[in-house]
Amino acid sequence: MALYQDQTLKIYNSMSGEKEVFTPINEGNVGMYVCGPTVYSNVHLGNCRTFISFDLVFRYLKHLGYKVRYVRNITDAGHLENDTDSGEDRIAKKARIEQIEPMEVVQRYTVDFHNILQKFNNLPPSIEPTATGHIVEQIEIIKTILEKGYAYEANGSVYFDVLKFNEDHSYGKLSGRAIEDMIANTRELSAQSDKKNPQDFALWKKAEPQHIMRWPSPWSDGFPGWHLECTVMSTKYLGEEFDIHGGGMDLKFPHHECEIAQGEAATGKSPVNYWLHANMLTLNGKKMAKSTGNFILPEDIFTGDNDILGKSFSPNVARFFILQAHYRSILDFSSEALSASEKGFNRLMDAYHSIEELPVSSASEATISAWKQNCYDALNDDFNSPILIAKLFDAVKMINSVKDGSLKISEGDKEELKTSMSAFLFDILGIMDAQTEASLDADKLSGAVNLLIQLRAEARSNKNFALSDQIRDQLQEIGIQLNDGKDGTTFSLN
RNA sequence: GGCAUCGUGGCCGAGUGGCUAGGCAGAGGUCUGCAAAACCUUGUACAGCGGUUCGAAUCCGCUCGAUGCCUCCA
Repeated sequence: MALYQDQTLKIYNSMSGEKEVFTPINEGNVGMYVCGPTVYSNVHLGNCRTFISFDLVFRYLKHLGYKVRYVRNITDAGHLENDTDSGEDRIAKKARIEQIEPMEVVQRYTVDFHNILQKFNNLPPSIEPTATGHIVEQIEIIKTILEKGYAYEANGSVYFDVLKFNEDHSYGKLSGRAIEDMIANTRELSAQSDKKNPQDFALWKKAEPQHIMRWPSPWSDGFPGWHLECTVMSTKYLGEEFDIHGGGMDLKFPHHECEIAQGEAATGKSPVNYWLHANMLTLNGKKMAKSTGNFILPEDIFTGDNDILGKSFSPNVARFFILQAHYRSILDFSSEALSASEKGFNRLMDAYHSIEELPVSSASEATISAWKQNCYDALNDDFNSPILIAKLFDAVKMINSVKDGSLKISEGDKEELKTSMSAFLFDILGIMDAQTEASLDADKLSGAVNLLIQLRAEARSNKNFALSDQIRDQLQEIGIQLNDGKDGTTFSLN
């Protein structure tokens, strides 16, 4: 796909709080890292929103012609239940409760994660590293941080010394926190803690005897701290300094703050140029979260088996719904909102599929190139998918105007419209064209339905409306909508 | 309590100093045996109170309300 000249992509950088012109470190190449899931349970729709948001980023950067290396990790160790010393590894806890191997937990939910994201038509990342696959690198970086004096060992565990780091760096610059405020607002350390200060975070934790997930290290048999894996895996595959780091808004502090601190402590360089944060998906006005039970699973949306929605919705519709809000805004999930998206989505797709049959004229009154520019302007303005979708509905209006003869379009413009719509819908927004996918069975189906349409037409001409209405209504009940028009009857699937 | 973000019409949701966002719902119309679907047209808005400005929903201040983070969370 051609790289559009005179287009400037602007990205909102959480670090500066401003939209900045995007300039990659290596021209034509982009390195992007996104924090992936901790695979201890099924991903819920809120998790998916983040990954769909960054899928849009990935897709658009590629569309612009960049060679993108997209790294997204799988957290399969090191993620503690909480930050106290009794905190248990999430994977290990799940394994204990279900009496299975930790790797079984990891395997099960990694598969589920891939499965769900594939249904949403997310592109797979270029590299998907796991924390357990990078224990050696994590140990190495801990050594480096210790050597530089920004960490200390205590009872077999290693902690990052936040106060020491803050003497010549700035801890809290991403989230806008001052270390003094943090100190003033944290409770006292419990007596048995090994930390010097409550702000310090674990780089390595010594494993208790009953802990099953453990690796040898110079300090103890134990496991790496959660924040460390992202530092190691991002810099290993993207370099000590890379372009984009994404993740959910809730990871901004402390997780991303700690990543910055670890990177700067180890290399002296700030690892990330553009920090992107996707906002939360809420349900009943509250953040979707596993821990509170306030969530909905994608599978329950697709099957309709849930208490929140009155019916099922396709992955396409759910994805479209998510993209109708900007990734930095909070989005509230509800049955009404999803239904509204579904209707709009169907209208959009119907219009797209009717482009092929549009009559062409020698002259063109349609302003396709200006419209197309508007679409790119939206995407270039911090990946503004809702504006893009609004512009796509402008195209729907154009298509319908051509259809009813009030607007003329040339062969060339029609082609450009079709190509552009296809690029925006399928390549960039990542919608799946369900119509072409189902084409095999569609032939048989349309043959059968057309037979019924014919029988109904005969009944109508005989004024046997009882029969004609019965055919129409019963087809509608099973999801086949008959559309009576001037030139006969067509049908569409609901 | 601290830090951050936000408060837009019946609902969802963009925008951001002067120019229609968009979708859904509602209303009117075209079409139809009646409908449905489709298509066309269309209204109500920027939490409150002050301030800056020729002009503010948009900037500033205050008030009220909500959410996120400050323990794990996309």
